[in-house]
Amino acid sequence: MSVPRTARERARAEITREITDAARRQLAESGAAALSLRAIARELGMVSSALYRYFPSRDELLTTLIIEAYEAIADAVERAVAAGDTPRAQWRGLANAVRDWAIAHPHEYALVYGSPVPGYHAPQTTIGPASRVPIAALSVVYAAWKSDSLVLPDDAVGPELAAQSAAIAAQVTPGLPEIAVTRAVMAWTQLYGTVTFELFGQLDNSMDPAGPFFAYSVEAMADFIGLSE
Amino acid sequence: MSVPRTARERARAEITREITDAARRQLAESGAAALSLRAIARELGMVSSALYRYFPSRDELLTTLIIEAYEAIADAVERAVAAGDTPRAQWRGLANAVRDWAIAHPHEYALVYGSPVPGYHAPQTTIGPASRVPIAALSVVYAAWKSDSLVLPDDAVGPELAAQSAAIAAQVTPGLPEIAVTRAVMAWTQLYGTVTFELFGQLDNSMDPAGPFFAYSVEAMADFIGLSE
DNA sequence: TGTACATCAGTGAACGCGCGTTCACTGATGTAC
DNA sequence: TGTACATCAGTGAACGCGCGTTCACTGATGTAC
Repeated sequence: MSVPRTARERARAEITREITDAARRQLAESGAAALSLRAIARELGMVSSALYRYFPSRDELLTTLIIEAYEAIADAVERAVAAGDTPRAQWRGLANAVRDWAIAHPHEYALVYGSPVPGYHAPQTTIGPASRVPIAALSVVYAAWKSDSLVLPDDAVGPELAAQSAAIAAQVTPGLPEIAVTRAVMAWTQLYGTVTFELFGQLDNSMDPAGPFFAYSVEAMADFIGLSE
Repeated sequence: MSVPRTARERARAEITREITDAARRQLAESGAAALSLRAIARELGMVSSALYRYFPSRDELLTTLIIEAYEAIADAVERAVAAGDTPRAQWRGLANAVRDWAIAHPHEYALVYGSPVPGYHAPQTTIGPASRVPIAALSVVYAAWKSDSLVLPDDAVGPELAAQSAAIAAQVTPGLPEIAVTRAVMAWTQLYGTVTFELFGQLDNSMDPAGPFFAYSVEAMADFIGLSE
């Protein structure tokens, strides 16, 4: 979308925004499966068919919301990483940014990281935005490795996993040892699991509130991937 | 539900089962949000209102499905744990049982561990069945500790987390050190994260296929919680 | 063992609701000369 | 600067669909005497 020149283009951009904003509000109230074009139109005082001037279908609107959610969480994460002065501080910042964003936007988080929305299949366009957070995690480890502060574990990965990890490294963090790549992905997986468990109530009768457990997990995973203080 | 005595009671039990079976099939095809009483009735050749003789509402049926899913995965897990002859083998068995069950029953897995179903709030009855898997994980660590083979890490947890962990231990694994409890929950969280990432396609363009990454994670977490070979 | 009554499973119609999407239309905004 | 035409936003009615739940009912199964 280029810079709007005419009044029509400006209005179009503004109303498109109003639609996605309303959709996000509905998401926050009822979840993705219940997201309805008619309800959005109602909230905006339009007739439901008018939305088809802006989105060709409900699925396209969902795709937009998914991409915007990925971008929003990635923005928060990248900002937090940029603010850390050591790799370990950056990892800590990343982890807290994910958790804080998830708690602030639970339904948007569920939209991108929860169960797939029934009947919806994510198009290729979501891949790029989706990978920004794991890439940020890898970059933190990469920075530690580049500055020779990464403590490499003394175990190794098998041949298939090594090949997969090398392929990831080649694209994102050239030269980073495979074991470090694998463990960085594990840390991201662990982070995701912890945040999701907390959000979906799976820790409710054990690690409740989840703050201390989360903080310990973050530090333990920092050790696990070899980030020194 | 007691043992059926009359033909009516036998028929009732059988049809109740047919309903939940049909519901599970629909779950497998369309996911929880799309689960519909009318579609189930159609599949069974009944009229939709007849289902109300068996379940007072859609929510009650959902609750039954959720509980049965928790029980099924816990059965598989406990069987796998029982088959392991060392704690580490038990942990491995537990992890593979969770993954295998999830891959075989993706929508049931999503029903209990994915995003909450919109408009549905899980009743207390689900808590017991839900905790069987994490309890199994704790029991594996407990067995290692009891047999003096658990390698305790040399770090410690803060006071709040220690209190939460002690409360869990008191109920499930009396005497087990807090750090071991915390790490066992972390391992369960990591396991959940890995399985869910694989299932929901989040590893599709990196650790794909996810088998080797999963296997490495399981061993790494075994080390992390201190299970010797 | 046989009859009279109570219990319960399943029917069929209906209520009231919401949904995504299409289509012919009106009227305002933008463009070319 | 003014006019003629093209573009586009938004309307309102409609299509066809599916949903959960209620209710008065029929007819079969079970129980008590």
